[in-house]
Amino acid sequence: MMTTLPIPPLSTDPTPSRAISARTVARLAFYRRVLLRAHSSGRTTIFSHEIADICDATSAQVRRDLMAVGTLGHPIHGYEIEGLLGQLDQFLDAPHGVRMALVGVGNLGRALLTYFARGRSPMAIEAAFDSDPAKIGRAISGCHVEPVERIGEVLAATPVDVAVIAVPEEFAQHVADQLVAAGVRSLLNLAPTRLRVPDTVFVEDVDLGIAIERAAFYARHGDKGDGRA
Amino acid sequence: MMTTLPIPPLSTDPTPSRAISARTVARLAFYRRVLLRAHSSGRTTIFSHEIADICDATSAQVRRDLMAVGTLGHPIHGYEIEGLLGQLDQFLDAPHGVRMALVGVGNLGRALLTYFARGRSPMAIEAAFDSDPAKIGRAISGCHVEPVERIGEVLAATPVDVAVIAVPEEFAQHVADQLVAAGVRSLLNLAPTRLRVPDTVFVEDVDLGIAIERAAFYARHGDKGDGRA
DNA sequence: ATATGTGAACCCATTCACAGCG
DNA sequence: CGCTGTGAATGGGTTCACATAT
Repeated sequence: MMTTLPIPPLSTDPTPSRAISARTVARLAFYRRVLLRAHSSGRTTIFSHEIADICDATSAQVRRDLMAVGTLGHPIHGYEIEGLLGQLDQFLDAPHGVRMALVGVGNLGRALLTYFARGRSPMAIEAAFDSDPAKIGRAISGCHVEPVERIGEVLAATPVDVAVIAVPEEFAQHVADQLVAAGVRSLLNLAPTRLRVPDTVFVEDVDLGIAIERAAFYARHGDKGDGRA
Repeated sequence: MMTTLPIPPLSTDPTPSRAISARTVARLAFYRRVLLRAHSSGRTTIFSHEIADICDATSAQVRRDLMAVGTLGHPIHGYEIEGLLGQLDQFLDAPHGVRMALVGVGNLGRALLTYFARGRSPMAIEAAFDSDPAKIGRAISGCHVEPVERIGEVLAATPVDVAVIAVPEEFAQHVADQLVAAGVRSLLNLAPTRLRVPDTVFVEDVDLGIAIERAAFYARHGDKGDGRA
């Protein structure tokens, strides 16, 4: 009787065999930041409990998350920072880096253009769109602003991995439709509404209004059950 | 023999007896938006499955969440919108509305000032702070900008429920310390770092960089296991 | 001795499914 | 009958605890 595993999966499997939870991906991205900082301050190794302290997580959580990327910790020295950074880059990023588009160059959009100012990271905003004639044609934080009508055209020439929707609520769905038609497979939606998209497209919602309402609620009701706050 | 409940808790208990999860609070805040829209379009009642469709949740989820606010659904007509809005306001908001402070009037800060432009909602930014002399003294979106050094002074005069931290990473912890010292009990942190605060203070982190990294990850890895995306 | 990697236990959020009611 | 309200079951994420390695 065959009780052994049918086909032992290769450890170098390019596609992670199990689905990784959104929470784990978020924490891994944060660990990477912590490691980058430690690295640039001259450290070469780090322990899981050190990462945990900075991120306020537990060491078990950190080790569990790192299992997803294929781990290489050493019981004495902890993790070798440079190697782990390499693993995380490979796990989190597309091979060519992350190419982004931005729709809506209001205050929120400009904040993102500044944050991803071209040059430094492997993530860059390749195209920006707005409907305001006063903005179209200008370069903001080094990024040329195109009219929203040209989304399809521009993204056909320079495809992107992710598009950010930073337009007022009433235009968000229309913009999403155009982006999906242009072949974008992942959206970051900053408008305070939920988008209707085909289920082949990933949507990440960030809703600042709700974040504040939540903060206001817990200002009065204290703890939410966990140790935090 | 006394088998009845010792003291039947009043249904008008101002403090919800059980801790409400952060996810539930976020969804309730979103339901409120949906109800406001339905109300202003003339509807008077709504079914849980209608709310669910708009929010893409399930009807069971909606009903479960609504249990937290003390519910008043009717098996035939569904929920009476005006009444439910009243319940949600009472549950989510402080009696005096939500008073906010903003530290950091960059692009992100200005986006929030615009969003909460004074007048409309029961949530308003009462005070804004920045360290840039070019901004101090000016009024932006109707809000006067004070120097960050005056946080303690200003918040002593006009206390707030929530403070938003929208400053560069390297200043976030210092600003948080000042806000905590000024008596703020709840923070919305938009800086890409985790804050060290006493555990009597609630912190809500919104990290746009990580949100994009997550979107980029699922652009390549498709589904994350649930039906969505 | 101390830290990693991981099965197992635990806990909490969501979903199921059904009683109750108009 | 269809919808609400809710105990019970399910599922997934976190924590525990220990085998293992140095």
